[in-house]
Amino acid sequence: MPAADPASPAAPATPPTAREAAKARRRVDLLAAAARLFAARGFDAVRLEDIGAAVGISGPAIYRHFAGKAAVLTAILDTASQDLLDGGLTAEAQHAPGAETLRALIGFQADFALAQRDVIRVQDRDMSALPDCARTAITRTQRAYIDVWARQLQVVHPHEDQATAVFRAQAALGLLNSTPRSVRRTAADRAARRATLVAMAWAAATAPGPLPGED
Amino acid sequence: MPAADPASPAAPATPPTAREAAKARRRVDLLAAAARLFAARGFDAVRLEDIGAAVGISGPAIYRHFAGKAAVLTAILDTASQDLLDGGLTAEAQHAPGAETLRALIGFQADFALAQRDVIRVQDRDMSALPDCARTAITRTQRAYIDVWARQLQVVHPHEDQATAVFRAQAALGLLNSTPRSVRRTAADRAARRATLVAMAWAAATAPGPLPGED
DNA sequence: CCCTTCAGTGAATGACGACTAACTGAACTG
DNA sequence: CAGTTCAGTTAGTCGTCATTCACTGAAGGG
Repeated sequence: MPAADPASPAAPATPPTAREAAKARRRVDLLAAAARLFAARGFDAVRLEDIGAAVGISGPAIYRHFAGKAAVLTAILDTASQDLLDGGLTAEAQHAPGAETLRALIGFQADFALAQRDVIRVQDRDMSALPDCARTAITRTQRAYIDVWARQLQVVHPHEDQATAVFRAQAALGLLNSTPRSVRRTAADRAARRATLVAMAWAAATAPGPLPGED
Repeated sequence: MPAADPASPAAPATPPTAREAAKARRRVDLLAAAARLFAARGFDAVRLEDIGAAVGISGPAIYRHFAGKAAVLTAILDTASQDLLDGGLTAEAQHAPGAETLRALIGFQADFALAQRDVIRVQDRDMSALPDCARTAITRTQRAYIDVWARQLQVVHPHEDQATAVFRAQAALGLLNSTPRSVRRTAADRAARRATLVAMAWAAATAPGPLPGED
């Protein structure tokens, strides 16, 4: 086996022993349960025991999978920020700069927000509970993702400066990320919601800058 | 004014003793300091002692002003949700239904979000730390505010149902409330940001529903 | 000036919850 | 099969707060 990469979810050559498979499954379950609980109650209000109970083990067993409570949060947000950045870079690579890529970004973020309500919630709620070093890294990744948006927004609004593009990006993401608060977990009409979200985000992202005589 | 309303910030007939004035000032300071700390670190991560220190008293002295830590949070969010609802109802009363009121709501929320970053942040982060009874009441008030938005959005989009209007309202508020994350506390260009925010929110709120053949 | 009220203080008290220790038994390995 | 590894378990330990107590001294009121 070449250079074992502990963070990489890529399947190693031979899916090894049953024990390892069980462990991987448990890890995934723990992260999902933790994300749900953190989203519902906030990081500090969730006990390790709660997370354990949610997957049928109890409390300190989590130390067999993570270095501590903070490490669970770190894993969740690390994955999320990386997935978002990857998606953003892919969108950028596969579409023409400007409107086309912007549309892809909006669709991607809408899908992510609808599929991963919990993670989105945790991401914009519990960043401050991360240990400093992890927070720095994750913030950097988030910033890189926002910069992808800002780049495309600057193509669409060539007269606006970069700070404004970043501001627009943040506002558009705020709109798209509002779903954790408004879409029921089991909503059957998710497709309709997605379409509305995309339409609104597109309108906001492409809205002309404020007209001088507007107010 | 008749019937002394303890929650009302209206000045009573005669601004009484110096001690009472000092107490009122301290209460305001405490709420502001608490809001700032809660916004920065989250309710659970802030110690009563931190809040006290921020206004120059220490720890348990806060019990002279509030029944406990939860009561501080309750006061902050009670005031905020009530102020928002009041502003919304006022906008509705002073403008023609539909586009005109919607524009007023957007302006009002933009101003609120820019002026009260901390409170906005606490509101969409720490609701779950409220005691149940307070949370119920505050949620109700927030819901009433959203309904004001939804009413106006239904005038603008007569073909959409109420659930969609509420969804749109939440998305627009998500956009406007993104400012705590993106506008520096001391930003000199706040006016420009406000204008961009209003333009984007207006575009999002009035964007036509998704076209069937769009995707 | 005497008595009451009350914001504040510093020292307990009590929970609660992350993390550690010692042990158990099943799954691997050779 | 003997020996090791390792997910899990239960019973501590240790810190960290919210909250309470007993006091203190200044302000208000007669």
